[in-house]
Amino acid sequence: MNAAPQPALPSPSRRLVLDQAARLFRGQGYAETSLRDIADACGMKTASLYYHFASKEEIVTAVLNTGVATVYDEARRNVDALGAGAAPEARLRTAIGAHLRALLELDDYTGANIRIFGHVPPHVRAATMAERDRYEDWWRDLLADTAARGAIKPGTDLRLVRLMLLGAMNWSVEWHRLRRGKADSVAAIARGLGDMVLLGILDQTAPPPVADRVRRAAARKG
Amino acid sequence: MNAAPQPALPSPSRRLVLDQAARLFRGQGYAETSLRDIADACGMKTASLYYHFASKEEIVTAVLNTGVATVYDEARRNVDALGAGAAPEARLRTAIGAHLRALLELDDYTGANIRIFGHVPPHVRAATMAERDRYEDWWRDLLADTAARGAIKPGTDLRLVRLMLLGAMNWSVEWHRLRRGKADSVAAIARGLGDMVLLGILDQTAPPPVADRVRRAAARKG
DNA sequence: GCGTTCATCTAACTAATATTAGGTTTGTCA
DNA sequence: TGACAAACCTAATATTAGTTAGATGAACGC
Repeated sequence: MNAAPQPALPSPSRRLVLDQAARLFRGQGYAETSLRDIADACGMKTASLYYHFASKEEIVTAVLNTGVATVYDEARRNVDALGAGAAPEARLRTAIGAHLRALLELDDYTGANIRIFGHVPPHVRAATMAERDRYEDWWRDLLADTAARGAIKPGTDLRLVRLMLLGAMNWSVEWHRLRRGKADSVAAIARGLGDMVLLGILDQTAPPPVADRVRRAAARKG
Repeated sequence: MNAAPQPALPSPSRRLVLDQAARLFRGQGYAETSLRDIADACGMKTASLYYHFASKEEIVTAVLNTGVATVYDEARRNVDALGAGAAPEARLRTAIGAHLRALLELDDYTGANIRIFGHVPPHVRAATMAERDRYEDWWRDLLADTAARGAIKPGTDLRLVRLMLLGAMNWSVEWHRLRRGKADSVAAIARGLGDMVLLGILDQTAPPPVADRVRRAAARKG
């Protein structure tokens, strides 16, 4: 039986396999990516993968863990670099930028995680859930801290904000194609999303247009 | 060879198969759901499915098409019912509510579509793309109309707003479990998301907290 | 020079899957 | 009563996937 050693220090080949697996998982999904696909991308034969990994599940587990580690690290590092006294709005915008950067720019691991997490065998999902939860806890704390500083409207459901904000970002994996030239830069996306979530899109300074004023006047009368 | 007729009018069995397929696709994904799973859920044998459908791809195609038809219909009907002169904010909130309702409450077809669309064979995806694009065009028009009425802040990237808003909603399939009692009602989610996107979460009336004022003062000096 | 370990290979195996061929039951209608 | 079709069945097939066994060759210390 192949011993399949599990070196904590990644050999070049192991790293190559994970890189290619992450790229393929992100692009085509988990079940749709065969070990043959991964091996081909690495220039080797399917069976050779088993020298570095004990199973496909071990590969995907490593990819998923690296994926969340990447975002978590990117987000925490960038926000922490702002210093403790930074404005709440700046902290949130920085966190948004970091999450999107990890997801769309840095590598394929985070994108793969977001894309296939819900399509992976249950025990694999369970094994990688803890780290994912810790990252979400970090967001929970970030928002709670922002609220504690009085920067968020009272009565706001912070859990819903977190879920929706992360959802809006995570879904970008589905439509963002960096292949198309420089379509939209990640920084621009982050700014736009920040504007939307933090400030809202409605123009509350402008008077309601004519049609509405007419309608409201009618409503008052009848 | 089995002729596998394709009745436009769905027989009860055909309907049952699609219902169960939608439920399973939504819950476990496309590749992770075998024809055996579907047949078992319907109380029949795998081969019997071929009396109603020519292939697994035909089943998933039907599920995907029904899914987008469901949201599209729900969204358009509810918004149209508001009348042409309705306030832009009400139209957007209604659209958000309808999308979420189709996705999380009405049936499993829309949820299945959102969940597996990116994991389905390319030609199946291509075959169901047109209807999906039409629905997204409807949102594009809705937002453009809102902006044309002057209700949206000038300079807002409407494409980004559409992608992020739909993303936030679509991602809810990943976390919303209606199994857990009445965890959060869809109406509450819709209201919370509407508040966030339309009005923003930042409290722009309140003065910045002490820490920030101190920091800004320091920044002015040094 | 020689044995050992690393990294990969060829070849085979097993289980599962979508699909097909053809039979059986059941109800309807002439 | 008997033809017929609808709706399902049993049984078999082809393909593919993940996985395993064992061989090959290069690199390297002794």
